[in-house]
Amino acid sequence: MNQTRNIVHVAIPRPLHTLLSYTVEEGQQPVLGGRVTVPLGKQHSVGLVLGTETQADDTDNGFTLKPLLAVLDDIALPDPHLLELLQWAANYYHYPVGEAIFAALPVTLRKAKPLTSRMQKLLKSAPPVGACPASDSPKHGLSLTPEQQHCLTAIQQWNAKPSPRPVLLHGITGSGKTEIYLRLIEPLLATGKQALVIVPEIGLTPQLQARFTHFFADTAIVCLHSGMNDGERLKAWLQARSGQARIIIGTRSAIFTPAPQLGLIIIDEEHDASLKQQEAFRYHGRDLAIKRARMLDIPVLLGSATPSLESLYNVQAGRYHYHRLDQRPGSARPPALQLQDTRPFDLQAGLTPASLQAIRQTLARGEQAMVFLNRRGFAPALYCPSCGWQASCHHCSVNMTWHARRNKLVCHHCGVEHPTPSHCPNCKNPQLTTQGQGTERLELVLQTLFTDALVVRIDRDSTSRKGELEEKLTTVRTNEPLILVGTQMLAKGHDFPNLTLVVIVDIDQSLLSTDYRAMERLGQLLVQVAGRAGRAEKPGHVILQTSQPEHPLLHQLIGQGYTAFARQLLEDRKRWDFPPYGYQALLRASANSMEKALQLLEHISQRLAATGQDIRRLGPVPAPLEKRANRYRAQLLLGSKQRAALHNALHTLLTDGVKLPGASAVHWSIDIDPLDFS
DNA sequence: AGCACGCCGACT
DNA sequence: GTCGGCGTGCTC
Repeated sequence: MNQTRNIVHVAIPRPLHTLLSYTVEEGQQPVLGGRVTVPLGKQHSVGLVLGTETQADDTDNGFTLKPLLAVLDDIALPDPHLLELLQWAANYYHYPVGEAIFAALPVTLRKAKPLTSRMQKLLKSAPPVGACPASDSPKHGLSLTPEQQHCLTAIQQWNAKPSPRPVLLHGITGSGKTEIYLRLIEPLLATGKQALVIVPEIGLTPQLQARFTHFFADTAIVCLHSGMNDGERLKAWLQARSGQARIIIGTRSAIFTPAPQLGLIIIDEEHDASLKQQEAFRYHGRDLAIKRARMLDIPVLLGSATPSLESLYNVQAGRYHYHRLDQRPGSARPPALQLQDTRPFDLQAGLTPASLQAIRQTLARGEQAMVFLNRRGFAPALYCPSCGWQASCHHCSVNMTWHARRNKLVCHHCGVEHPTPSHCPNCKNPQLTTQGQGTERLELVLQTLFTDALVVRIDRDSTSRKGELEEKLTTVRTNEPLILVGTQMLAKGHDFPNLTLVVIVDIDQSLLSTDYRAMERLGQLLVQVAGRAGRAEKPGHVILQTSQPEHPLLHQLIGQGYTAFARQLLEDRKRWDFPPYGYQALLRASANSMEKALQLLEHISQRLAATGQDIRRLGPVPAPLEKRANRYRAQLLLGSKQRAALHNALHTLLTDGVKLPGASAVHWSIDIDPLDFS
């Protein structure tokens, strides 16, 4: 007589691309999406149940199944749709499924420990039924402009369709995209739904959170970002899972927050590269949001002042719906942009006489000026004028940056620091010289030139102390005339009403970059930085300094705006079958010698060629940053017109039993849809 | 990732 | 003779 047994398929947080199977013992009741403890070799491990099966007792699986050691949960931790998304993502990004899933759980839940009764309570607290009390009280938001109202209505009508396609909201800086977000969420809450809002940086979360808590005064809002401790994260996560939390705001990893009543996903600053994780599980928060929305059949909104080429292409192709916001509320006008040729002039801290004059006039009018330079430290190079020696990092193939205040040489890639040498280590010359501009030098020179003015520097170095950034921002918001010096940190989100001049310095290396995405990023950065100027009644003015004022793409950006600029870039991408017209995967390898790294990739390259898939292989070549933290880095770029061809070839590579020689000495990884080529 | 297995150099 | 180096391979 045939006996049957129950078995479960379990994802383990180890680099395995398959699930492992175990038998279910008498009395055990594992649930899909719940955790279990399993034997693994001679150890134990936590695992998550992804499948169940009943099979004949004498089924030959090719190995003897071991029994589950324990069942930890009686309820799925990720809700069923999230579980499906996680599995899809692990497969799409060719990342071990168990590692992907457990990375998405709060740290506390990654361990083989049952939930405490307190956690159970949070998890199983019934979500509020029907309308919340927050729903018929008058809202404290600004009233919408006619343009905003029109846009909102159009998006709502679109989203009311069955299976709506994603909406791209292209709204210039200061046009009030957040107002649209708030009002799209508002009607959802009355029906018991949840909304998920993804923002690129932690820096933006408190501001946005404040705006939301003010508007939705009586609604449970939770935040999820890297600045929180494990306990806070767990609590927010459980509240989202129970349905109690109605609005979830977070950075990219928040796309993996369970939300059983999810009704809308919003991706703010959808073009932002920080939405893509750049290590380990290299997923893109925006792309997963679109996938998640489609799985659930709910609307998804992408917002940006400078949409990614991918999203604009999807609009062209009819895959996304497109809306614009072109006006700033009130009388605020978009700033005037002006190119400033640096070549004919003697520069002071990288600034032209005209830029200095503009700063002087701005201060004289009682207004604020900002100088944007995307490089911290005093100078990016310290060298010996007599023998040509340069301070470079021993662990990375880059120059070290000299920091004046700390009087140290710092490597911006591996973080190593050295005391400033008193003389050239090569020829003993005591007169070492710096070259190039950093924000520290800029601050110093500006303070020397404008003795009466307040100079405020905002970058990673000047805001490392807790609360220091907020302090500085408060100073700027007093609106007294001052000069603001800063990096990327200033590019987005912040609103400075009395800031009327922005000077952008030292963009030339982006114009010369070999990275095909560099120009897109530069355009986005310029528009975003320019958007800081002239937000209230006072018109803004932006000076863009460059040694290539005749650069056609810069002219297009300034003369015809971001959309025309993006269209031109898309043309170029099309010619080369680059994304979004083709698909890419980047294989990276690192080892203690360049040869080993290149060799492994060469081997992989041949194996991929042997799959017979239509794939273009570029490399392997040493990475632009050849050596980093003592490891030599190489890369192999794969491209194809067919996403499936790439996917199949990589799948074959990972599942074939054939071994990669020397693989143990080489770290290697797959980056699907790569953004970063360094 | 851990962890065990296995095959070659310097120690009691 | 064995202790231990880390290259290689497996985990139901």
